Amino acid sequence: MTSHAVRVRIAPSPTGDPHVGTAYMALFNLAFARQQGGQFILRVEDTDRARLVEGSEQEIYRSLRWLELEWDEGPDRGGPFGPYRQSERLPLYQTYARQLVELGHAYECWCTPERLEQVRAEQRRQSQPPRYDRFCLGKTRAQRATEPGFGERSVVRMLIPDSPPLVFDDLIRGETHAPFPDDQVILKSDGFPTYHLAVVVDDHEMRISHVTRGEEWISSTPKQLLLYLWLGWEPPKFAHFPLLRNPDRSKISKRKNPAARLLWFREQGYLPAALRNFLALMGWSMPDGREIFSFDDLVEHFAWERFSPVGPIFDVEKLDWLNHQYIQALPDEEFLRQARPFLLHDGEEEAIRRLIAPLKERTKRLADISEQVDFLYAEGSSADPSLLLKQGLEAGAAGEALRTATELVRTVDPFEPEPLEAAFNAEGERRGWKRRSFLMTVRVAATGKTATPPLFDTLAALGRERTIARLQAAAAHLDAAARAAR
RNA sequence: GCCCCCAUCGUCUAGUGGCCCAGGACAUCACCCUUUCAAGGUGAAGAUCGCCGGUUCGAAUCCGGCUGGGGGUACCA
Repeated sequence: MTSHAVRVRIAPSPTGDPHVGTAYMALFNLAFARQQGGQFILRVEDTDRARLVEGSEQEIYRSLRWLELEWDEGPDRGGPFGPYRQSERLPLYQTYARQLVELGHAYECWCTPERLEQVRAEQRRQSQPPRYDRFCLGKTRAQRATEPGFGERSVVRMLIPDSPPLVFDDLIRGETHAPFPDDQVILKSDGFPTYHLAVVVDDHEMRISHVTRGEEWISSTPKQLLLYLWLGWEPPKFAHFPLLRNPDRSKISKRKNPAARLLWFREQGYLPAALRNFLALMGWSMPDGREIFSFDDLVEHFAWERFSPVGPIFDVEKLDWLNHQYIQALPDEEFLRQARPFLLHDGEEEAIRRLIAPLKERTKRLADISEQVDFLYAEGSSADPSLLLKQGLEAGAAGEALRTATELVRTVDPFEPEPLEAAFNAEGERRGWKRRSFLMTVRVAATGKTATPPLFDTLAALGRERTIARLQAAAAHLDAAARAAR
C-alpha cells in the first residue's frame, strides 16, 4: 500500500500527570498534519498495566484541549481505524505475535525474571552487551520445564537475525545508526504486547505515514524495522525529536522540574498561545528568525529541516517573557476572563477592572495577579511608621501630608484617577513637598507597600471610604510612634 | 561496562565553505523616561563557534580522533 496521505499520531501512556513532552510532540505533529492536509491521531498506549493511573487518560485529553491541540481521531472521538486504545486491541497483537512465531521470526520463552537478571549480570561482568541468551530457543514447553529458571507463563521473543537493518533515514537527523537489538519480548506473559509490537501493528493498521517520537527511541528503531520487514509492511518515515532537558541537561522529568507537568502551566497562568509559541521555539526556528508567532504561522512555515537535533533546556524565564507579551496583547475583557480563575477574593474582579491596564503590564503569569492586588484586602495591617518615614518627608511633614491627603480624598469628586492626580499635584506643589516623597508617603499609607500600580488608579480601585480609613490609621500610627519616641 | 545520539554567548537559537575576528531573543548590567514597581527606549557586557589534527586558496560550516553532555541497555513506555 502506498498512500501518500499524511497521518501522524501522538501515543501517550496514561501513567500519571500529562507530560510536557506530549504537548511538544502534539504541537509539531498537528502543525505538520495541517500543513499537509493530513490527519492527527491520538492513540492511548495503555499496555503497561502495572503503571496505569486512573483518570490519567482524561487528564491527557483535558490538558491537550486546554492547549488547543485537538486531534482528528482518538479514543474519545472515534475514527475509521479504531479502537484507539491499545488495551482494546489485544487480539490483534496476539494474532500477529502468533503469526511471527509460525514464520520462525519469534519464539516462546519461559525464563523467569530471576534467571534473566542473572544472565544480564554475568554479561555485564564480562563487559558484554546484555542480550538474552536464547536458552529457550528451539525447545518445547515440556523440554524447557525440566530445566532451571522455568516460569509457568511464557512470553514471545523476536529472533533477531545476524544482520538486521541498523541504519535508517531520519527526517531530523538524516542517516542514523542504531544499536544491534536484543531478542526483545514482544508479547508479555499477561498477554499484552510490549511497545515494540503494539506501535508497529497500530502505526501500520492506522496508516501512520510519519512516526515521530523522542530521541530516546532511536535505539529501538531496528527492532521495529524488523517487524515491518517480517510482516511485509512498508515502514513509515521516522523523525526523532530532541529531548527537552532539565537545567542540569538531563531529560526533563517531573521529579526535577515542575514544568515537566503539563498541568503546571495552566496552574501558573500561562496562556495556551504563549506555551505553544514557546514550545515551537524549542529545537525549532522560523526561517526569518521571528520568535513571536502563532500556530498558523507555524503551520505555514513548518519544515523538518528547521529542527536542530540538540536537546534544549526548558528555560522558564523566557517563557515568562513570552507569556507577558501575550498577556499585554490581550483585550481587556479577555484578560479578565483569563484572570478569573486566579482571583482569591469576592469582588476582586470588580476592583481589578479598574486596574486592567497596569496589571497587564505587570503580570508575567496570571497566578501573580492576586499578589499584586493583595493590598485591597490588607485591612487592619496599616502602614508601618518607619516605612512611612523612609519616603522622603520628615515626621512632621509626613503626618501633615497624610492629613492633607485625607482631606483631598474626602473632597475630590468624582473619585477618579485624573481629578485625584490634579488635586494632589496642586496641593503638593503649594505645600512645597517633593512630588515623589508626597506620593510615596500616601502610597505606603494606603497600601502598606512601596510597589503598587500607579497611585491614583490604586486609590480609585480601593475606593474613597477605604482610602480615607487607611490614611487616617496611618496618620494615627505616625502620631503614636512620635509620642512614644518623646 | 556496552551501544547510539549530540556539541555556536548563562539559556533559546541564526548560520549548511568566503557576506561571520559569528547575528537575533531571554536573562544580566548601565543610562533615559518616571509617583513606586513595571512597561517602554538607548546602550554595554557576554561565544578563542568543546579540544586536537586533517581537507581546502579559504571552515562555525566537510572528514577523523579525543573530551564533554545526553539517551538506551526491562515481560516501562
